[in-house]
Amino acid sequence: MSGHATRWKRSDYEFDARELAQRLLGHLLVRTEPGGERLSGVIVETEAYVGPEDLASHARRGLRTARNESMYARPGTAYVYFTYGMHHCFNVVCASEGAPHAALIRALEPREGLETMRRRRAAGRRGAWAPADRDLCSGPARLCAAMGIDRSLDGADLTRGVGVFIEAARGEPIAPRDVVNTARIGVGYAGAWATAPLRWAVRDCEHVSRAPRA
DNA sequence: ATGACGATTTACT
DNA sequence: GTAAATCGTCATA
Repeated sequence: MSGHATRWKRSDYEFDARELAQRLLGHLLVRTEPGGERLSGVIVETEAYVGPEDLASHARRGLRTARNESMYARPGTAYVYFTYGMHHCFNVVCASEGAPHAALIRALEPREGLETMRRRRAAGRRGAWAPADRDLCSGPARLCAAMGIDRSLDGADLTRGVGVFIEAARGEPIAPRDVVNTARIGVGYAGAWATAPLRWAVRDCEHVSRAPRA
């Protein structure tokens, strides 16, 4: 056990979503459950949702409801939403309180707890279906299923390190040349915002989600 | 009260 | 390649 693992503090989240989404790459998303093991993965793909003017955001036009209330909370808050009647997605709220900025975590390179992740990802499916390791966390809903993240964690304070948090990477940060910047995925309804380059992913990383065809 | 739809994933032809 | 799964949320009336 060499160095001491460092959990992100409040000030680490006080950046607009465009900046934070890039800063998150290479750091660790960690999940701990009472009496459970520690699960984690390196963040390799993110998207930024940059405020009320962003028509792809759940907070577009300043929309503020029980569902997305966490987007308006302090930086360092979790925003977890439920969609398509079956999937959860995890966001890191950032910028400043009252400003609905958030970074969506879209993919992880699994590091700890792979067996549990495999079991959870295969749960409830018929047949002997099993995901390849590269697909354990290669999508926003996949990673939530693998790590056991659901709406009970919506609004969680990431700086308290209870349940879910961000842990600083120990080695070198990811170099900008190793990051690709593209349009966000699945936001075709957002008009001009659908093509804004607000997605970042580690270049040539097999754990990154594969964009849908067509 | 009702209806359309989604920051997705998996199954199937 | 296309379709199904599946339900909370939001806009409209």
